[in-house]
Amino acid sequence: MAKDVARRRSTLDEVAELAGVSRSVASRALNNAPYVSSAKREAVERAARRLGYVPDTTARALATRRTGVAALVVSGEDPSIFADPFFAQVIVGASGALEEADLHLMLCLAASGRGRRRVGELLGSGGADGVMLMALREDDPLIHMAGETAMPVVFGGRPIGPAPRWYVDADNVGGAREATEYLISRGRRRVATVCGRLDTGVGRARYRGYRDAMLAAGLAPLPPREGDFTESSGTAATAALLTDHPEVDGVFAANDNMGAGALRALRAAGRTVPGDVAVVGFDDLTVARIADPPLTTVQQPIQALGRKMARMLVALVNGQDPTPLILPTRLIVRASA
Amino acid sequence: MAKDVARRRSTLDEVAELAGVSRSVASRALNNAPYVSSAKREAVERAARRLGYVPDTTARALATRRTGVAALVVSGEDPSIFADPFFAQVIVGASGALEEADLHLMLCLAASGRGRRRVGELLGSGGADGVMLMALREDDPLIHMAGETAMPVVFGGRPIGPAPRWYVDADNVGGAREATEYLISRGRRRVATVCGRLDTGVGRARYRGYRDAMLAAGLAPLPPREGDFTESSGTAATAALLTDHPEVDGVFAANDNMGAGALRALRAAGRTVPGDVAVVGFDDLTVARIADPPLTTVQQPIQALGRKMARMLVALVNGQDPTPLILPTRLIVRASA
DNA sequence: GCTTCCAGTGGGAGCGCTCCCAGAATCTTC
DNA sequence: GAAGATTCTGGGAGCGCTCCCACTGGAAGC
Repeated sequence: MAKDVARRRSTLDEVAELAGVSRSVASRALNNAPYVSSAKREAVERAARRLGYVPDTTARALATRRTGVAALVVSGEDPSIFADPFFAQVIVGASGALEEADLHLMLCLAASGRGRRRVGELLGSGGADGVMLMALREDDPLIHMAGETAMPVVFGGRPIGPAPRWYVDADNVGGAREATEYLISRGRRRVATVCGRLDTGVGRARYRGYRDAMLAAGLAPLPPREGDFTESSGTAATAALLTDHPEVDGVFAANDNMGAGALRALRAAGRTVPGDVAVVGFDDLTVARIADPPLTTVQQPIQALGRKMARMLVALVNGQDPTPLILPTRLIVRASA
Repeated sequence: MAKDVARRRSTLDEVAELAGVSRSVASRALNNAPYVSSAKREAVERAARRLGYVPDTTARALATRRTGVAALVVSGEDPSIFADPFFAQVIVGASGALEEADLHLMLCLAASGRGRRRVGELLGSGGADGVMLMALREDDPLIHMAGETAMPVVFGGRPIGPAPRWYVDADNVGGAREATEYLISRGRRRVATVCGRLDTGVGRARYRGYRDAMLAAGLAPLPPREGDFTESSGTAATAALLTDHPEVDGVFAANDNMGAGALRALRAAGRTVPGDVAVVGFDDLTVARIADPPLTTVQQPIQALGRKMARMLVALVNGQDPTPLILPTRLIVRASA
């Protein structure tokens, strides 16, 4: 048998009976509500302790119409995008903020059609009090579903198209611009970008930042080389770049993984970094520090992103109307540029 | 206001009324239960579709005493241990398996006292159908709490002390032994280990594997240098090791992060890898591939670990009594040894 | 003394679902 | 064609909690 002693959990009624009060009084006592004499309050607390009483989450949720759960949905074609350490940081931030509000975190990796259907059900079934949505692709069906639901939804990163009502995003355009400007300020003139998928909000924003900076400096942007934010795609894109544009002397990679990939491709092609080609990444994840040479990169406050999303969601759940947030980025100069 | 149109969700009663049947029939129809005429079944389905009916998770949970939620608890002193990409892989695996069983994943990062208290409440409150627990430290209070609860608990990795009834673990002893044997087989004689914390099950198991292999080869194990599974701790431990035992010609690091740290320390000390010192890591995470030189390492099937844990928990929730599992590891030879 | 007030109390009606069960309708089977 | 088996049906009692509300009794105010 699975359980040896299926010790039945005690109920509020039992606590009330043991304390010699009504269920109402017991409920009030345990919820620190007013209108309970201190004698009875104490009796209830004692009884609850003796019985090891823990209120039933589900019953409470049904009565209050509050589940105490916030969902974080990470949507993508492929569950492996979740392996990006970026998400772990988001989760650490969100988890901390939710803990403060006494909410639990439900994590939905919506890769398959089935996963997405389940998120749809979640949205309709009241299984959570609200949702933080990180959907990358512009054609992600969840973006539309989020618009339909009555449940509060906070976006992590703006999708392409009209900005959602509530979101937290990093200043991707500004960060990418700063990275590119930095390359230019170091005398680089043939600066290329290994950008992220251009059907994602981030990918497009970071490409725009690159483009803006190039144009502002009177330089011709090179056509974007698209990767999918993985290291190997960065290697491939950079290798292709070097074939078509051997004169390149600077690369802005739209994230650190691809930056690390670029370093690999450059090394394979016999280029020195930063001698021949300077490289800047984006994110400031561990990989940037341990890359060889360490990667100059644009730091975005990832934990803060998660934290702010969670706080925004909490505000929404409490009936407030918070304003969207764009978090600043910051250039971290290391050896690669 | 947070919600413009708080479109009230429709209930089963409304569906039943629209379909012209009783609530019981509607319930049976929507749950594909028998004893519903096909005419009424169809009417109910039509009505549900028209109303956009989605069953209320909470109410169902209260009635069935099943929440449809499985919790993954990651316990540690410090939320940043969660940043280890190891956990992301576990989650990907677990999430997939839970999806098959139509369960949702609740993620609890229990670092603070408050976090642990909340896990305790979860365990007692019926907020989940079961728990997957990854607790590293031997004195972790959650290990004890897990023994108290009536809720099914599957351990990820065996804690120190008596093995829990249900767990999934990697063959840490065997993997560490193989790694060490490999170093010895390559002619290394002064092999040291940068081990993980010895108050953790993994740390101790991997140290034991190292020790067993050394003794079996008639070599004297060096005293363990303890790290905390982070790269910087690997660097520090290795640096100290080189001071006390400059003659070292092989290092088995208890995970890849510390292996990468060891590489850094060795480079800083002017040793070549694998020329002067050969290094082997454990886990086979990305960092092992991108390290310089790429790290020879013991691969453990991390996604499978998560998947098996989830499947085991599902079995428990369904009243079965699965048997504990130890997953095999495999040496991946790269340039560092 | 009489109202007025209010802290304190417990009864009871939900929240939206499942599931048991009694009874009606239909189908067997000799 | 009666007796029994079988399929359907809907009423109603929960699941364990919150919260509204009607009520008590003692203090306060005149």
